[in-house]
Amino acid sequence: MKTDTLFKRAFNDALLLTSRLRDGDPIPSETTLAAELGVSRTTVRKILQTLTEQGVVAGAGRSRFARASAGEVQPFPEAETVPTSVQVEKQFMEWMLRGDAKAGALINELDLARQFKVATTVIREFLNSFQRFGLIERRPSGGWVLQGFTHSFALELFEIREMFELRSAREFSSLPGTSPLWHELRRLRQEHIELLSEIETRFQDFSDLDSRFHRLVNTAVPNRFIDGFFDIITLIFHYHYQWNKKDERERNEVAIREHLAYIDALLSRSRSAVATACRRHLASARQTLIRSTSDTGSVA
Amino acid sequence: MKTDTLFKRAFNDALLLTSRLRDGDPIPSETTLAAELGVSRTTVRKILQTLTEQGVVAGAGRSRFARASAGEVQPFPEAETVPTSVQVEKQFMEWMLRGDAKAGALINELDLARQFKVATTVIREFLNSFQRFGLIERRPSGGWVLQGFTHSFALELFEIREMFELRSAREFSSLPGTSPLWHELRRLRQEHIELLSEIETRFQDFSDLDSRFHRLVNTAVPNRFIDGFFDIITLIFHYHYQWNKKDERERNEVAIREHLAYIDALLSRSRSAVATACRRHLASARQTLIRSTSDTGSVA
DNA sequence: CTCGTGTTTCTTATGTACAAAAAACTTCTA
DNA sequence: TAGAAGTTTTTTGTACATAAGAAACACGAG
Repeated sequence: MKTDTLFKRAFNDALLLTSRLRDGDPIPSETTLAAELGVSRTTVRKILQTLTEQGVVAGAGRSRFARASAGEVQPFPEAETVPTSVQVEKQFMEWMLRGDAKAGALINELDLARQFKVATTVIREFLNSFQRFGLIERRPSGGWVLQGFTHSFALELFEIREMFELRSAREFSSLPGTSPLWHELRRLRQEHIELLSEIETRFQDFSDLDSRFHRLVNTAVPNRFIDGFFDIITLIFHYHYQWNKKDERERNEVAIREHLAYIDALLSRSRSAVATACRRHLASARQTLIRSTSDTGSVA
Repeated sequence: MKTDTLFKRAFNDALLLTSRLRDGDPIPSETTLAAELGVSRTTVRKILQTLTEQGVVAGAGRSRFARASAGEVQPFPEAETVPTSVQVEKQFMEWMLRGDAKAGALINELDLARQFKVATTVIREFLNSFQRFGLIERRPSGGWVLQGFTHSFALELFEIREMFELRSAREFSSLPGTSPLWHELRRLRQEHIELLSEIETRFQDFSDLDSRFHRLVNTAVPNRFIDGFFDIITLIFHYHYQWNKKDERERNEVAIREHLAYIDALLSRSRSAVATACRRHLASARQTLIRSTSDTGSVA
C-alpha cells in the first residue's frame, strides 16, 4: 500500500495554518489550500475531512470556518511525514558511512529491506536511482556491489568538481553586468559576512549557504550534466556535514573566508583571480572531505 | 515470472559448442561449461537436460557425450534471447527518436508498458535507471517528463565531452613510455588504417572502433564519473549510428582521418598538438550529432 | 460565465507471490 | 582427496493487486 506521508505532512502544515485563524474565520477554498500546501485537491479534501472530525474546522461545502475552541489537536509525528525514499536514503547512507559494510561487499536487497523495514521493491528502486551517485555499482550478473565512500571516490569526485566549477566560474565572470545574477551574488556575499560575524553560534548554517553559493555559480550557463553532478556533491556534503563534526566551526570559518575571496574575485571579473580563488577553496574542501574517507568505507 | 532469456541465449551458445563435437565426444564438465557460457551451473544443468531430451547429448552424470546423429535441433529464436532490459531500452529509444513523443511530454508508465508489452514494473525500473542519461526527468510529484534528444541536449553533452576528453588526452600523452597503453594505441592506429583502406565496404565497423578508441583514451587515468558519462556518449552514438544513415560512409571516413591525426598527436606527446587534434575531431562529431537533433525531439 | 465543491477516472507507489538463476552445501567417484 | 555431479538455499526479476494521490469531469451558486 502506498504510504500517506504526503497527507500527514500536509495535514501538519494545515494545522499550522488554521492555528493562525481566529474562531469563526472562513477557511480558504480547496483550490487555494491545495496551492498553499503544495498538494492536490484530493489530499486537501482528506485533510479538511479529518480537521472537521477533530473539530478544528466546522461547516461543510462552501461554508467552512475555523473552530478555535477545539482542544489541542495532535499533529502526526515528524517521522511519519518523511517520504519513504528520503528515509531509505538516510538509512542507507548511515549504514554505509557507519562502516557496517566494507567497500566491495555485495548488497543484499532482502537484507536491507528487512533492516530498513520496507518492501524489497522500495530497496530495489532506491538502489537503481542511487546508482548515479557512484557509491554502488550493478554487477553484470545482477545484484549490487558497494563501492563505498573511499579515498579514491573523493579524489575522483573532486577532479570533476574542479573541472566543472572552474568552467562555471569562468562563465560567471563573463556574464554581462546587467545579469541579475550579480545582484544575487552580492546578496550571498552579504549573507556570508553576516554568518561570519555570528560564526560562534550559527556555524551550522554554513552547509546550506555553501550549497546555495556553488549552485548559483553553476547557474551562469546551465548544463544538465553539471547540474546532475551537483546533486552528487550535495548528497555527499549533506551527509558529511552531519557526520563529521570534528573542528566543524573552524572548518566552516575557513570556508566562509575562502568563499568571500572567491566572490570578490568573481566581482572583480579577473579571470586569473577567479581561477586562483576557486582552486584554493576547492583544494581545502577536498582536504576536509578526504580526511573523513577511508578505504574500508567507514568514517574515520 | 522472471524471463528465461538467459537460458535461451546460453542454450543457443551451447548448441554451437556441441555442433563442433563429433559423435561420441565427451561433454566438458558442468563447471567448465558454466565458465565458457558465462552462466551459473544451475543454468548449465538445465541446458544439459534440454539437450539430452533433444537427443544432442546422451548419457548422464559424469558420462555424457555428443550425439551427432541427432537431427537438426532448432535454436531459440534470436528475439527470445535478448534480455528484457535491452529490449525495453531499444523500444524506448525508438519511441523517443522516432518522434512519437515531444520534448516536455509526460511519460505514462502504463501506456508504455502496454505498448512495449511488458509489466509496469519493468518500465518503472527502466525509467529509473535511464534517468542518468538526461533524456528524461522525474517530476517532484511523481511521474516522468520527457526531455528528449534536443539541440540543447547535444550541446550540453558535447560541452562536457570536450572537457573530459581534453583532460584524458592530456593525461594520456603524459603517460610514461613504458605504459602498455601506448602499444594498445598503436594497435588501434593500425586498425584505423586498415578500416580506411576498406572503407567502401566496411564503413559500418567504425562505430565500434570509435567507441574503443575514446574508451582507451579515457583509460589513462580512470575516473568513475567520466566512465559513467562515457556510457551516455556510447548510448547516444549507438542509436545515432543506427538511425542516421545519411552520408554515413563519408562521415565515417572523415572521422577516421581525424582519429588518425589525433592518435599521431598523442604519439608525438605534444600537448598543443593533442589539444588541437582532439578539439577538431570533437567539433566535427558535434556537428554531425547536432544536425540530427531537433527541438521537437524527433530525428530530422 | 466563473469559481467552488462534488464525483469519477487515471496514474503511481508499495506490498506480496513466484519462477529463474546464482550460490552454497553435500555426496560421490576416480 | 580433488574435482565432479547432485541437492538445497538464497537472491533476484517479473507479474499482479491495491491504496494514495493527481487530474479530469460535472454540476451548482452567485
